[in-house]
Amino acid sequence: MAEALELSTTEQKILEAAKKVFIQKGLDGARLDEIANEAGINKALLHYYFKSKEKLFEKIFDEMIGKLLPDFSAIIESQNPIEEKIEFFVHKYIDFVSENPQLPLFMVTEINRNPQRMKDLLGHTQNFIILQRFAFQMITEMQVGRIKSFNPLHLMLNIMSLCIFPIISKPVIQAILQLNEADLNIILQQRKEEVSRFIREALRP
Amino acid sequence: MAEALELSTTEQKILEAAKKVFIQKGLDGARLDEIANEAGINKALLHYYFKSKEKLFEKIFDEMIGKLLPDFSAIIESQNPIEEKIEFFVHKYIDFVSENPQLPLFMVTEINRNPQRMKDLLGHTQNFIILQRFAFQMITEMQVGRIKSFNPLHLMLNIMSLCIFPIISKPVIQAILQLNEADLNIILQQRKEEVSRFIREALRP
DNA sequence: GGCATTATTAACTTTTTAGTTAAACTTTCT
DNA sequence: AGAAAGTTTAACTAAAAAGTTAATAATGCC
Repeated sequence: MAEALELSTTEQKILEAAKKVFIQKGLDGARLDEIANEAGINKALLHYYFKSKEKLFEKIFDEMIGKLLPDFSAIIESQNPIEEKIEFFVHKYIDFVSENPQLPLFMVTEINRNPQRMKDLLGHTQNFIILQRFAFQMITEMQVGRIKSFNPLHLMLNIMSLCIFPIISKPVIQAILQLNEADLNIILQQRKEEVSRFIREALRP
Repeated sequence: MAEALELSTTEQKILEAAKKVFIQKGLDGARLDEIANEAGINKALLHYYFKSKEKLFEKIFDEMIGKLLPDFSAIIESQNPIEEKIEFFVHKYIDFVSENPQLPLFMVTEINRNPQRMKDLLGHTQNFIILQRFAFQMITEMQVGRIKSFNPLHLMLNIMSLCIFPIISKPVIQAILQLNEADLNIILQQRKEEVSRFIREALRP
């Protein structure tokens, strides 16, 4: 019996549909009928493959949490000077959240609504260790005076904030500035350079 | 007939309860029974005062949207140098979101789920104009060389991001860093100074 | 006091949505 | 071919939540 070795097409279709609907509407707002429609199958199949709405959601959530922080090991491990690393990180990160614009808000909302879920899941991901190493590198470079000294925790919060928050609040910005989708996307692309420069200037010794 | 001139106690109790539950659980997650319980009244009274869940929600939402940006006119209008204004703004803003920690995520989530709602509501608030004036001041100070030149839109997005995002992602940070509520709050208070300094250094000519 | 208006409730109906079942269809194995 | 296991569906039930109603209690008015 080779069960579970290979995902059936139906199972994948369900997961994709569920991902789409859950991310768009959240756990509470999502409807199983909508997921079934989206996947082009009967609702009963959802229960056949995944016992319940909750279980299906957890599957999606667990899979997503690994993607919250993409794999930046290559950047971190490289021997480039820290300013370049940060610049590269910012570019890559803004690209990443631009390609997955709904991911941050989804994760933040659902973790907020059920913090325990995330606590239970910690350790399943190595991303924290990578961030820790990054922080350690920062301290080293601060000590040799290549960049100005900041609390590394806050510095990393700053970098993350600058990259993620405008994506999360896109609809708010859009409404306030009365911009169309295309114009706003241009602004968000500009940010790669603006944010890089902002951080660079702040860190310049 | 003096109707609607003075809010009845019951109406206020309902609004307060609804605010609490809606902010905590969102439109989809909130239950009318829970709101009624919280307000200490019968569920039918909700319909007596506000026709439907949707209508009640809109009332709350409309009231909240004005609070998204508190009134900073005093700071903006003062004659202090721009660095001091920004520093004061950051302190006040972090205080504000710390006191209303659930507000930003609530607004962002619901605006994201129904962008039209916010677009319909624009103009009801004067906050945008204040921000515009702030941006204009920045440009002036950049021209006379008191602060380094940045795109003012991005600069304001940066300031907002640094103040708001860590509050929004509090549960995520808490889970990752394995901190208790008290310790995390200390870190968020530290941010007032860290963020001020970060921006100050970035802007220093 | 008693009548009219407003406020409040318990119990009910309706609607929505998650979850189940039994039967039909497919695939696979011998 | 045909039995067994796996897959899929239409139609159903159960549960939860929104919304309604008709009767009761409180309030203000003459």
